[in-house]
Amino acid sequence: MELDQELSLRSIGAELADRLEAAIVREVFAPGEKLREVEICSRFGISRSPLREAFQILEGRGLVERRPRLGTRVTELTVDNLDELTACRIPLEATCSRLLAERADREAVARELDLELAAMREAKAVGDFLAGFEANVRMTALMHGRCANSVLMRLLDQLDKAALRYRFRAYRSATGILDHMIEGNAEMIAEIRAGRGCEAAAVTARLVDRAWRTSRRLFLPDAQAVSRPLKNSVLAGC
Amino acid sequence: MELDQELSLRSIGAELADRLEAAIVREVFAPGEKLREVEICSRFGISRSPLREAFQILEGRGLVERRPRLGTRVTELTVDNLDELTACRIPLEATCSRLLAERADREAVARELDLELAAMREAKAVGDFLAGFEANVRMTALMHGRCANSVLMRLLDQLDKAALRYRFRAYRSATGILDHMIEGNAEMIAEIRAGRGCEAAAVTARLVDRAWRTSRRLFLPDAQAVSRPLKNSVLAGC
DNA sequence: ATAAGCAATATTGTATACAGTATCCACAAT
DNA sequence: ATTGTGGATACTGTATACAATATTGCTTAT
Repeated sequence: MELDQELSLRSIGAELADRLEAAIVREVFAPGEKLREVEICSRFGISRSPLREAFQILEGRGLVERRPRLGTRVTELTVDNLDELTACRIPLEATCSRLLAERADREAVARELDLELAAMREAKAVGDFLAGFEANVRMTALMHGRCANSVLMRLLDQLDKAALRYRFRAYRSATGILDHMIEGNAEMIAEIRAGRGCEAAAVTARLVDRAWRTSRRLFLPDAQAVSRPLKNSVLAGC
Repeated sequence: MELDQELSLRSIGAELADRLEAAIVREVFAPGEKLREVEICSRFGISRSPLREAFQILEGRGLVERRPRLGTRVTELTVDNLDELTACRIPLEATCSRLLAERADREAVARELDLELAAMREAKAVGDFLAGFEANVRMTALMHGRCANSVLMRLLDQLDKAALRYRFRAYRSATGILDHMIEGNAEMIAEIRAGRGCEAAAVTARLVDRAWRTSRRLFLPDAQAVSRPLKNSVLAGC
């Protein structure tokens, strides 16, 4: 065991899951690639028990698929999966925003969100789209952590891990994404600050929907039209 | 190993997770109870490896809590948790109904749902509330399986395992629940059959909301008022 | 008598050994 | 030549052994 610098705060399996997750998102492990246990064990200097625990955690996040006797593979990035993911994220992210807007201390939350929004604007000004992307990721995590609903937080965190892979592919090629994000997030924070729960939910739903359409266009270079109107569930509400 | 009658179709861990889940829902293992590994291993005649896999699956379903070095415990049933669960189930169950209503073969799905609805009516007629409860559970599972969104199906299955524990407590004491369920489900199936996605979503949201209020009243015998308006997210939509 | 500290025990986290099955390649038969 | 079958190999699923830590009870000191 070489990585005994951190002990007992979190299990090795949980730590390993995060490290593997980062590798999968950055496509160090390619989509569809088979993850052989002993190989990864020797690479990370651990045993198979915590690795299998990590695999199970990643399965819950939708990053790998484990089939009995057939081993563990990195899940493929497909348009269908992106669509399914988005159909779930829209109502849940909207619910998260609504809960934030209904908090008594929403002003404090809004101020925290403003900090990350400022980071996004800063990143846009200097043209560092990766920094803007990361600020956006931090803002999302912040929202989930402040929604005061542990079940919702768990679900959204799970979904975001998978959604992140698509966003990672999109962020570099689409220079206009950051502008849309800044604009939409500013609008969202304003509704949260004002305590208008339903409006915050609607704005958030539109935001996720717009990001989805952009990712989808980039993912499908032949500009296939968006057929299914995923947004109906919450966009029309309130 | 005594349970080798089923082999390689599913792992022992997955099978065990379902068995433990049933035990937890039926409160064979009481809420808050500590689940010691060796004790359960000897009881089920298996080893610790698949048991730990089962524990992790159950953790994902929110039925147990695992803390490093402190072991695994059955999660407590609390009003807060029920509220959080419901806040997530309302938008997701509504989305599920909307997807069903948008399916091309919605008529076939509606017919399948009708069968379970008939079983609920039958159970009500003979006064067998447990049978009605189980038909309701089957109908819910059927809806999730037919929504044509694997991500949504996974999320809803997870949430329903936890929600089932509260419903199990409620079903016997509340004789009126079944009537409400039959009425609401009939309305829901009608909207699905008609292909009205938004209306189906709204009806479903109301249905989950009503079941929640009933469970909450039973769970809190001192008739504490429902403060938070959880239903706003989708109920007002369309 | 009560509280604090230490030791013994029990339980979890990790590593490794063993068993069973899927995959792959070679050889043979049509 | 191609396809099917058989065996060898490699990998996963499971069991158990070992290590580390939390808990509990007892002893001692204030």
